Amino acid sequence: MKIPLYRQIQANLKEKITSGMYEEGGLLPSENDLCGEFNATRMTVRQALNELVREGYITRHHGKGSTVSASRKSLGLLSLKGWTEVVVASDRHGKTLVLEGPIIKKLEDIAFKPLIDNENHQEFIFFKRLRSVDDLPMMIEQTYIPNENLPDFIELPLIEGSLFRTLLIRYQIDVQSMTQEVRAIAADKETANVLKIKNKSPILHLLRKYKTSIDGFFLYSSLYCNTEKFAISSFN
Amino acid sequence: MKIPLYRQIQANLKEKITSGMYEEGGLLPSENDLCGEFNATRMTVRQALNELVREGYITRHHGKGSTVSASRKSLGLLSLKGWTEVVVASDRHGKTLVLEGPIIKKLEDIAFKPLIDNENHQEFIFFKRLRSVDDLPMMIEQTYIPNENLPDFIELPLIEGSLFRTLLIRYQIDVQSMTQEVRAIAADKETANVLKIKNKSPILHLLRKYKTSIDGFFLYSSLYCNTEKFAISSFN
DNA sequence: ATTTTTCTGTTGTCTATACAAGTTGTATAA
DNA sequence: TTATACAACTTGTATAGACAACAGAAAAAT
Repeated sequence: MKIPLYRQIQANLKEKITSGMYEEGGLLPSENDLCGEFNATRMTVRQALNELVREGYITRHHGKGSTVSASRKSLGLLSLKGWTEVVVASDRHGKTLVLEGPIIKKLEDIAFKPLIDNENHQEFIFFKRLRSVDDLPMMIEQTYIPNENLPDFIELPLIEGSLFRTLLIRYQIDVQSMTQEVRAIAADKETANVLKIKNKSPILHLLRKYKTSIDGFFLYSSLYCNTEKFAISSFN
Repeated sequence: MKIPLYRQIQANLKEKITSGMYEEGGLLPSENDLCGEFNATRMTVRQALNELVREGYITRHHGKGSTVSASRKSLGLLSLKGWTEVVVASDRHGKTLVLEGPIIKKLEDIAFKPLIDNENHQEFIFFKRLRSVDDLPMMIEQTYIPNENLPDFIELPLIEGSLFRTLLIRYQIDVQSMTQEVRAIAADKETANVLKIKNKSPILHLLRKYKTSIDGFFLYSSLYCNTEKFAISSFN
């Protein structure tokens, strides 16, 4: 199972960005420097950098260099970055409270069915988490991860509380892209209660399927977002 | 003002796709064929094709070729394609009713302000349109186009009712990317009335900024979507 | 001191080539 | 008939190099 060189470079740089080695707004090494570091040609390095642009980690500047993407006022949750990275990168104070899990269970949310093609997963690792910004409950996220080749996942804590970073560092699984469906719904009683909003308030419902560097290994998430104070932004 | 070769190829292929010359699900000419057609190398052709993938027009298949993207059940409105293309490509019956415009007016919607950087546009061409699927009102779109270098825009009708196709064919303006903010809101009386839903129903509100092939020329849209029956999907 | 020019380093575009790897159809062998 | 092998074609990955376009700093001219 050979991983292409540009994917390795991509994952390597992503790790350096999310770990803070390259700080927000700062310049990455030039393409030529990266060529030397990874023993690759410029086209290969550029392919890695272009992927990072697509994922929203960097922006490029003709004649200057590539900078680590600055935080956006509205949380960029339609893009690929995980919650932890977005909030840590912004000047806001984010918190995550685990409401349930991690436990092993079957996928019971029927809404996911159309997203799952012919994959025949049996068991999933399940999380239910509440994310807050500035102590305001912002969204509820329910995550399903196929319980395959993830030894000790439940036993060990997440690295820095970040699921994506844990998958990347501990299991070399790089989350690379995503598809999702977006709906506006009225919050039910329980959801409204957790998000501390009025019953039947309009909230966003996102159904997500994450593609990873492991063929056939996907993550699934169902998110309920309060967008009264923060919008969800995306770019394409 | 020189347009890069790969952008020309990109726009050319996009035109052939949206015009129906290459039909949905069908194969595009192979990369080598396109090299011959456009007098370019494979890397240049591939750059054009990769852009079309990013915009959602084609998908690529290792060992087979590139196919024109099939329609999705949920309307892919978070992606770049214009309404007309999405609905025409799907098996559903889409209609567009112009509620207001095109007229020339100033940009009065305050919500756009954060999206507009230092551009100093004076006048905008304004549209207000209602889009329906299967005779069900789906969304209201208000579009603002800077009134610069668009001779006869208001006088002439849209080509096949499509704004994007009109810009591409008549003015050689290619819409290439987009940023947007997404919120869930409660429909106000007027909006609910037009969309034929109950007052205060939860709907999606999208604020969009489209980037084009003309430097500094952007389009702005504000959309209100009823997502009861159709979800909005996106991929990344 | 200020403006202009030049230089250097950066990313953007493009050519030319090579081999790997996936898909499909065809010919061959069992 | 059914496998198997092969060939032809496709996209994926990668190398090596060239010049253009842009940004910023340094040097030169005013």
